Amino acid sequence: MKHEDYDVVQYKDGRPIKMWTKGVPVEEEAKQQLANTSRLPFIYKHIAVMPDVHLGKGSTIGSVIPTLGAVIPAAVGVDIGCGMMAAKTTLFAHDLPDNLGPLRTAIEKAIPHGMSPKTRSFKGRDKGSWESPPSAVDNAWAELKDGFDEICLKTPRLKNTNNYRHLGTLGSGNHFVEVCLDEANAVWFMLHSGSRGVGNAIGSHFIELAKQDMRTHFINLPDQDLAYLPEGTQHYKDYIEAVGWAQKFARMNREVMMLNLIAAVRTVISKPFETHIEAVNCHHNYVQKEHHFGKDVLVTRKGAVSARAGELGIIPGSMGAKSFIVRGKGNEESFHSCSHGAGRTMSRTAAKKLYTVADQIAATEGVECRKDANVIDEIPMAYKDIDAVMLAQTALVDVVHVLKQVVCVKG
DNA sequence: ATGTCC
Repeated sequence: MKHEDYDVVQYKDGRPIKMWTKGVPVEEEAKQQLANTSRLPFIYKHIAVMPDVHLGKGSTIGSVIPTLGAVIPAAVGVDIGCGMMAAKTTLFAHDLPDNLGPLRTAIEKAIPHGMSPKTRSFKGRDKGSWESPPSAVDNAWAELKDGFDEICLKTPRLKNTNNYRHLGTLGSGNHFVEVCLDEANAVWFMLHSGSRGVGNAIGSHFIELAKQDMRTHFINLPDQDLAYLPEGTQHYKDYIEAVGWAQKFARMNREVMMLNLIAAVRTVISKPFETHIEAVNCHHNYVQKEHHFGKDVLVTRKGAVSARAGELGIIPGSMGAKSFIVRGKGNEESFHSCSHGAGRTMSRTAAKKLYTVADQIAATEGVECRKDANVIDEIPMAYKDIDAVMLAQTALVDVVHVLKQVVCVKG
């Protein structure tokens, strides 16, 4: 069936799959995952597929999964509440120094980044978490602490995770902090991170519980990672509480980093400036209760952003590509959603095999960022063409600003 | 993505 803005696929015994992927390649394995997910008995109406769709764990990244009466912890994943924050400043390109090196160094000093293993062998190079957290962290943790004590009553092992020490820290992988310029040369700050160690522990714990429950009740699934928790059970209740807390942690994590990022920039640029002229803080990996087609349902956005009418969102490109600040059109067929990025075309291992440091240097020309062997998996060529991805979702969002990074800090 | 005490 053909529509103006999306295609519909329906597999035997499955709910429809509505795909905003016109002009964008979709892997066969991703289609198989979508077929599996669409056959779950508690999918509400249909699955909405964003143009950045690609293979994920259990279900595809770049999809919107509305459910009635159950939740799939592995669909939300382990980086619960992962998302983006961006803030426009009163600075312009000409206010930035010619040499951006010191600016990058100041940001790297102000925001802990990279992994933070707790094992003895890594002692002394624990750069990913706070040694002595600044006041912004204490203030934010004061708002999170009571909720954390509550979820620890049910899941005591969360007490042993990095939680307070990880608030306001970046992490690793595709998490980043950037200084960008928009189409009018205004300076923006932008960052990408989630709920760090504690969110990971919550995700892993409930993914395992769901798998156990499936075995206990002899429920067979095409993929273990589609294991679900039925509404009405204690595990479902506990998960909804814990995942909600992790999402709050992730949002505040980004806010704390933004504050420390601004303070770091002020140490390098003496000219006074204001921030949050426009500001967005959005999850792209989360689950929440929403109202759609007249019903209260759970909506899991696995690599997708909420795009209610007028709502602002962020669609980042890859390391050397443009990013977009978008405004939602409130498209109900997509459960008011849009893509969360360009989407990978190859795995991280494949990218590292195919490309060299020289390729990475060429692809990130003009950006003050790391260009070593450890970031080759983030090379722009390992991602889909962001312009094609944007074109495929014109019915979902309008572009408000186009951003290009000049400084990028990676974990 | 995290952390190597599941």
